Amino acid sequence: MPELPEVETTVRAIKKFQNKILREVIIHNKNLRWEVDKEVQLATKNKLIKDIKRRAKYILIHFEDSSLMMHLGMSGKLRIQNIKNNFFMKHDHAELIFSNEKIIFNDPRRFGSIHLTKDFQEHKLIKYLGVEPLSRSFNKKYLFKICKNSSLDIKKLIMDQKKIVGVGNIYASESLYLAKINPKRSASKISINECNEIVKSIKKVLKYAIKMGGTTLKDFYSADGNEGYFNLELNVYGRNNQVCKICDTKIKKVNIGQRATFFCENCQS
DNA sequence: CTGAGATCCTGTCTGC
DNA sequence: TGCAGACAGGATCTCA
Repeated sequence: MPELPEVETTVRAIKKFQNKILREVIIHNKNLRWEVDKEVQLATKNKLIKDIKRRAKYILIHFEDSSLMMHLGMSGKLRIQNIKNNFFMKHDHAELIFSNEKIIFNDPRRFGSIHLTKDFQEHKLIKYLGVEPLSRSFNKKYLFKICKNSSLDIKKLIMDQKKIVGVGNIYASESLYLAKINPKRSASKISINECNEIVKSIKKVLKYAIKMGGTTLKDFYSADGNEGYFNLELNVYGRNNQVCKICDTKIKKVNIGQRATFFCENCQS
């Protein structure tokens, strides 16, 4: 579910717990994508949170000597709730308890995960991740280099977390629409100038989505329940058979790697 | 090494 | 209404 902007929005919403003491973590259901690390409950008891950050689609809560890693998978989300409020939802799998509030990890499909690691940078799920799309390392030169050496089509390439992180199925379609590149194009045949357009588009789409606080899609709401978090309008994703906002051609839906892909045949070549 | 396809799981929507 | 089947924002694993 959540792509980079939704994870970033979530991280910003829980940032206020930085420099606070995490009283304890309660695990209601350890059977997530992977079984929740056994050390989680003991190792996080009464620990000071030094920092809260995002890396790719992972939420990182750093303590002095370890880090709690959370991934939201397809349907995961966090919500903040007052400690006195005993409201419990189906699929609430974990709770991070603070003095007045708690952060609740809810995930119907359980594709998300929770880990505890001494050294997050060496964690096998973090270590081999690609560049952050909003960093300077993600530029036309870098994209052109990985395109040249790939036999993937461009949409699959920009969703490959080992190459570029954070771009998921929605923003891949949205970015390529903005860049006017057909998602089925072979990455090896993308020019340096087209790489430049793709890089600029990905950055623009992600930044705008963060600014708007995530997508309009129904499963996502921000951790702090802010009403302003539902405003992003998508240009192609989910708009098959509706007209292109630029040229009035009907938006097409195709499958690329078993994932729904939306594009305008006329604008994107 | 690369890449295609199956797979984990629950909820919701569509069409008969 | 009921029910089967398709589909959903991710990403790892297996196998060719």
